[in-house]
Amino acid sequence: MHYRHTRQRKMILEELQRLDSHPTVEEFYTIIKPKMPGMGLCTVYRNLEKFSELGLIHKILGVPVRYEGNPTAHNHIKCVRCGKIEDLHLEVTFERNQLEAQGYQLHAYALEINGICPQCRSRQEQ
Amino acid sequence: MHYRHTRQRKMILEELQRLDSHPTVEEFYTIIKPKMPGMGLCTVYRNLEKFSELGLIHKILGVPVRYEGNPTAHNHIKCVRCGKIEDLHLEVTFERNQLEAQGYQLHAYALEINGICPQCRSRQEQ
DNA sequence: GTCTATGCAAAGTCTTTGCAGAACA
DNA sequence: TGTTCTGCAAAGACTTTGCATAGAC
Repeated sequence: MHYRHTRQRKMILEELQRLDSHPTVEEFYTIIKPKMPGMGLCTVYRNLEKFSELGLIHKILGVPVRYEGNPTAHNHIKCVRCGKIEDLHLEVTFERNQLEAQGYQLHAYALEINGICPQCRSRQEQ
Repeated sequence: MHYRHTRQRKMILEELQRLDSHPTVEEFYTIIKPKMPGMGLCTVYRNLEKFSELGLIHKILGVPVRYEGNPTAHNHIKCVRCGKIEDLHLEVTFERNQLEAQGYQLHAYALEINGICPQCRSRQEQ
């Protein structure tokens, strides 16, 4: 089981990391398809999944799933109206030790806040 | 658009709130089906979705989606091996004011920690 | 009596898989 | 050269929808 650097993988990873948005697989596919005609949607699915397993990108659960290029920016605010997700650069604190004492081995954590974004709020007021 | 109290709704809400697990819709359906034969899976889907919109229960995104009866217990730890989710009773702090100053209207928030649960860790060591 | 909810089946959306050929190491 | 990867199409998993009937208010 050896990892191979293909043209497709290079492009998918670079292009996702260039974005600062949180596209769905389909959205991302329409962005990169023109840059590599002939690439299949399933290749994008397969590789985004693989990259997230390798910790190179971050998978955001939901229907549909979204991905982001920055695997360390785990905190998000999601608008319940339009579904848009934005990164948050916040200090989040919780009792790590308590969990480790219970026998858990901690990996990543993510704070997801739901709310209504400024754009949807102003739209609402009209 | 008037909310109606049906036998099915009563049962679905009561039974979910009785559980302290985080079942998928299918898992939950197999639990409550025997208690109300004839009830359709789509009724369960429809009502769990509705209850979560009403804020009576909590929807946990993923594939498949999971629900929990306690809408206030938003912090979870999820085992990346077995997929099991457990509630966390933690104090989580972050800069609320900063977001509100940006124009966001905040609703619920959830901290999700990934890790490996004690059971999977001991299985791993064998 | 009116309008919403249910149950069934069918359709829909999103995602994964099998396989033959292509391409990396 | 030997694997792994790709692209296609088909299948699969999960969820939603249309419609006739049942049931709540």
